[in-house]
Amino acid sequence: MALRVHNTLTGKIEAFVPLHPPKVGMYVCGVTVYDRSHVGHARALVTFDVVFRYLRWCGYEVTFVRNFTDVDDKIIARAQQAGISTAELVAANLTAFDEDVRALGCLRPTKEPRATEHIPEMVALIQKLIDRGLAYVADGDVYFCVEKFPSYGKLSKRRLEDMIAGARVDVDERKRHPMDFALWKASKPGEPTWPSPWGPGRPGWHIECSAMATKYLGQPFDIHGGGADLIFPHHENEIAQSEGAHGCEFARYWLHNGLVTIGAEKMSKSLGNFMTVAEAAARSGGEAVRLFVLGTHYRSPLDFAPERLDDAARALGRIYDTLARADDAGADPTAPPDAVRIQEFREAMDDDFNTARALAVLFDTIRDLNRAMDEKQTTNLGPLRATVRELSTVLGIGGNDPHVVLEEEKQRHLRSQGLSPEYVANKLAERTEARRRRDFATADRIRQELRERGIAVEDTPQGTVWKVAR
RNA sequence: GGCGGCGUACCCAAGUGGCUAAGGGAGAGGUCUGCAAAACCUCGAUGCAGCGGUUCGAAUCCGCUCGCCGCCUCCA
Repeated sequence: MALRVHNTLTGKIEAFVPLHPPKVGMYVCGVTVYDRSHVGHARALVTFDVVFRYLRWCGYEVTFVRNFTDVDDKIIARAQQAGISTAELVAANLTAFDEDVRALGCLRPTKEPRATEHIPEMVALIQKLIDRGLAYVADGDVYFCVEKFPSYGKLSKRRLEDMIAGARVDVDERKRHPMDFALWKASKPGEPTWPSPWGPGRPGWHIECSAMATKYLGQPFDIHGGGADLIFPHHENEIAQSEGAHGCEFARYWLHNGLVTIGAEKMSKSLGNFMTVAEAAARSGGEAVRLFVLGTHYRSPLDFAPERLDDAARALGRIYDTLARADDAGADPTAPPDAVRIQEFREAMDDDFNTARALAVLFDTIRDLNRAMDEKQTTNLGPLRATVRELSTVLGIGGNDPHVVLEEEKQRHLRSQGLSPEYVANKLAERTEARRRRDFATADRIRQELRERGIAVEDTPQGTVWKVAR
C-alpha cells in the first residue's frame, strides 16, 4: 500500500502521486511573527514536520518551504504599542520561534522565506492580475475581483452568495464586490512601505504565499498545508491569485491540521486562552508536547489541558527508561530494524499520516524490548532497539540519547528543587549503608524523604539509582 | 442562516461492514523485591451519544433526535 492523503480540495482521501518524482514540493503557511507561538502553532509545526520527515523516509526529495509573515497590521500595531520598530519586534519573535521549533524537535524546512524579502515578486504578481483583468486599483489599494474567478470558493466549498448572506463583511465603497480582498494596501504615515506602480504601500496578506510558493516550487506543486482556520479566506485567496495569474493549477494536495481547543473552545491569541510553546516545554519538555500532538490524528480536533502534557511526559519517560536500559543491556547497535514492526508502522503512516496508530507500533516495540530484557532474550534487543531508532526518525519521538535525556531531566529537577547532586548522593549512600546493616526502617525513611522531593529511588541488581518521579 | 466536523472505558485516543473494539495515562490483582520502584503478566467498554432502519452481519452505511466544536472576520 502506498501513501494516501486527505485532500481538502476534493474532501477525499487520495493516492499521493507527486508531479515530478522523486521530487516533492511542499509549502506550509508559517506564522505571523508578532507574538510568541502557542500550542496551536505547535500542532501545525509538528504535523507538517512529520509529513516532511515521512516523505523523506519514503525516499522522496522534498523541498519544504515555510514562510514568515513579517509585515501586517498586527505587527505594526504591536510594535507601535511597544515603542519599537517593526524590525525589532520581528527579530525578537523570530529568535523565539527558532527556540520553540527546536524544543519541538522539528527539522528545518528547506526554505524559510520572509514576506518582506519578496516584495518585487508580489508586485509583479499583482501587476499580472491587473493585466489579466482580475484585479483593480482603487485609491492606491489593489483588490482582487472575486467575480472574475469563477471557481472562487472551490477549496472551502462555499458560494459567493452564501458568504455575503450571513455576512459581517466590511462595507467598503472602493470594493466592487464585498468579498473582494486586498492585494496591496496604500500605506499610512509611519508604516513600513515599499514603492509600487500604484503608489507606496505594503502587500496584502494572501499575496505573499502565492508569490513565494511559486518562486521556490513552481506551479503547480505537490502539497500545500496549514491550519484548518486558513482554508478560508487565506488559502481560497491564494488559489484565486495564483491560478488567476498563471492560468494553471496552484497546488495538488491541500492538507489541513485540525485546531487545538482548550475547554472546548479554540485556542487563539485573540481569545487569550493559550499556553505558549515555551511554557508547555518548560512544564513537560518539548518532546512531550510533540508526543501530545501526535497522539491524535492531525485532522481531528485536539483539546488541550496541562494534565495531558503530564500524561505524555510519563509515556515519554517510559520510552527513554526502556531505551537506556536496552543500551546498558548491550543491544547490538548494528542490527537492522524488525521488518514486521516497520511494516505496521508504514501502513499506519500511509493511511493519511495516522500517527496515533504509528505510536501504538512504537509502544508495542517498547513493550517487546522490555519483555526481551526481562526474559534475557538478548539477541532480540538489537533489532528492537533499531526499530525504535527507525521510527524516531519519522516521529521525532525517542530519537535522542536516552542517557543524556534522563540526565538532563534529573539536572532540571534538582535545579528546580534547589537541591544539589551531592545532597542526593549523600542520602543514597546513607541509605545503602542502612540497607547493608539491614536497618530497613532508616532506609525506607530516607527513600520517603527523597520521594517527597520528587526523587524516586530504585534498587536494581546493579545498585541503587534514582530518577525523577513522574 | 451556509459549509465542515465531533460524540468510543475513569481521562486521552485508534478503529469507518465481518478474527477476541489498537495504543497511552490512571486503576485493580499477580510475578520480582527486605519492602518498594521500574519492568512484565492478567483484568478492565457484551458495547462505541440516543432511537429507528438497511444487512446473514454495523461503532463503522442510511434517517431522525440530543449534545458539542470549527470556518463564514485577523488567526496554525
